[in-house]
Amino acid sequence: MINIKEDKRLNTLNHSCAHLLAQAVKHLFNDAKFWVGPVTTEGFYYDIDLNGYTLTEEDLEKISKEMKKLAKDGKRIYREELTKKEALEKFKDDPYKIDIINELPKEEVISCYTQGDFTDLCRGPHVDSVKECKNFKLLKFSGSYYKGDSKNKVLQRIYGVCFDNKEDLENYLQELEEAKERDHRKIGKELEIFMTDDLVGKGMPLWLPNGALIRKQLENYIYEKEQKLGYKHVYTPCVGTVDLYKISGHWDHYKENMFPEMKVDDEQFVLRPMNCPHHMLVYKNSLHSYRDLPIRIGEFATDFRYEASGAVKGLERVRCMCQNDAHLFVTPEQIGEEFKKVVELILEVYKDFGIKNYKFRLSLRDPLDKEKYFDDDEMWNNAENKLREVLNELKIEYFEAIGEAAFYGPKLDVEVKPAVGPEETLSTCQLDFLLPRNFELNYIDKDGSRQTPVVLHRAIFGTFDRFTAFILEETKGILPLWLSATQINIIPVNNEYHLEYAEEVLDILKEEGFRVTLDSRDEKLSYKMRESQIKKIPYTLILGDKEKEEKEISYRKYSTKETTTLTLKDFIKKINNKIKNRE
RNA sequence: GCCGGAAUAGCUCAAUUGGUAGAGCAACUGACUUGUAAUCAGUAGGUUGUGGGUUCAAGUCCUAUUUCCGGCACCA
Repeated sequence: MINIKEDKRLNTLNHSCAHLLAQAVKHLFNDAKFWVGPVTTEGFYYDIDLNGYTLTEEDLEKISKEMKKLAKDGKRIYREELTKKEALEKFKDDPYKIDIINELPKEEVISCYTQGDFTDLCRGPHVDSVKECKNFKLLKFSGSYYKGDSKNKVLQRIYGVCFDNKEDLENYLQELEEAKERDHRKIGKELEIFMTDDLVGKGMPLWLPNGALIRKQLENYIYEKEQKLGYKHVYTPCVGTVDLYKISGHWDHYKENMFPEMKVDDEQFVLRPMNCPHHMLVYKNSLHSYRDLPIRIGEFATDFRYEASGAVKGLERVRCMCQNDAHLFVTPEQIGEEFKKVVELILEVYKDFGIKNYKFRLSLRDPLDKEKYFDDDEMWNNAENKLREVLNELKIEYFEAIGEAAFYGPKLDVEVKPAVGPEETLSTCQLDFLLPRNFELNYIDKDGSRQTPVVLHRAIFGTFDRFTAFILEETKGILPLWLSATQINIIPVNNEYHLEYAEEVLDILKEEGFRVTLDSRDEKLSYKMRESQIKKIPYTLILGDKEKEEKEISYRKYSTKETTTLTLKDFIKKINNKIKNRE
């Protein structure tokens, strides 16, 4: 999908279209005040104060009509440059624009753009005439907080997108429709991967047999990789005492986002929202020498977070999730090497899954936010520089994000874009000097002194929930053979004559360890084939007279039309190979 | 949590201005016995998310609430 923000021409065009939108809104709502109207990767929006009025679908149509009219009229767009003083005078009746002007540096030349009866403060650039903005579409509208702060009032935000010609616009709208088809919530329902029920609760998905099989494959896959890398896997309880989280520091930072405490006898429990404290205690269970490090504690751990009701989404954002978690306990000298291994593992896994659209984000603290972040400049600078060093050494492209770090340390996050909605973090690797200190962890160094280890928190899949959601969207539900819930579906041509052979083949394939079903219903072959294709089963076997006599099988691969006939033995060999290569 | 919208059979969706809740698929029963995306006929399936209210009459109007959807805010 095209990135409108990064395309120079489309960026300018969409920005101009935002002005056209504002002009039309001004015509229809005389007391409208305008905040900002930036270009995004997906188009543009404008935040507007309509004096308490909330927009309706009909308003959007009216605005769109007015925009079309203005575009047709084709006024030229003029730039005018002002000093700060002049600008303040010009926009003296507009508190929002005054706010913006006051934020600008003193010497900056302030510009505004005029088209017909409408002038807006803007850095530009813009297209020459509103005529160029005629191929647009207003996509959606919603409330949004002024300056992005939930303490502030809610403004009306209108989203739209603009292209140079009708075809590009229509193609783009078509892509948006296709993205909806890819939505894991839709696929998850169609392929019976997960469900929810009000009686279980919001954000608490139930994994159905197909989903459970897929998840099991993911677990096996990553477990094997982690074992090879020397991880030690553990099982720890889904609850912890409040004291545990007071020691870790999570209680102070995230109490509001945990499920409320439960009192049992003299103990106070919470459902655990993360596993770090448990793993710290696993480390502390025995005495460690510097020779033992790194120690890597892994767990597929179920966590509970009281996510805001408006944030919950399918398998992507849930209140009960399973993390592909691990904590790596290292000496300060081992940070670079161990961090590098984690990044390499991430890259390897993404390659195996064919994931290409992702960005590395180096999440740093906001030095001004003394409340969220542990106050120790030296520790933070040290940790952040260490991560930069490793990333540069690995020649990894990344962008830095201030204020995105965890309270205990900076992190490297991998960001992906779901079919619908904003970007999400998939993998993460976090550097932590704080928790080992809080739990008084140590190891015996060469000289016999006790030293505090450094911890790397990492999750390659992130959570199995979110990763599954992402993979379903990436593959449109057409999972590779090794990951498919059902790998092979057998259809006998005629139950009366071929069922026995079909059952024979079924038993052999099951014995070989494949996930295979036999459709023995009294239905037409074409009817069963249709269903087999709808379920996106990778291989459908057709067994009739020909196959029975020759002890062969005929198969049709998903999404192809042709049939291939092989001996059963060769077929097994072939698909075993594909599974081995994760095709 | 905030601003909007939506909720009708297992699924996808209909139902004029308030006037007897329907269809396709799926399920079940029977017939058909089939070589690569839907064989035919029949049967059953609903307190229209839930609770109040208005009305002679509510799927439709009002109200509260739950869940879902689009954004915003949040995301250890």
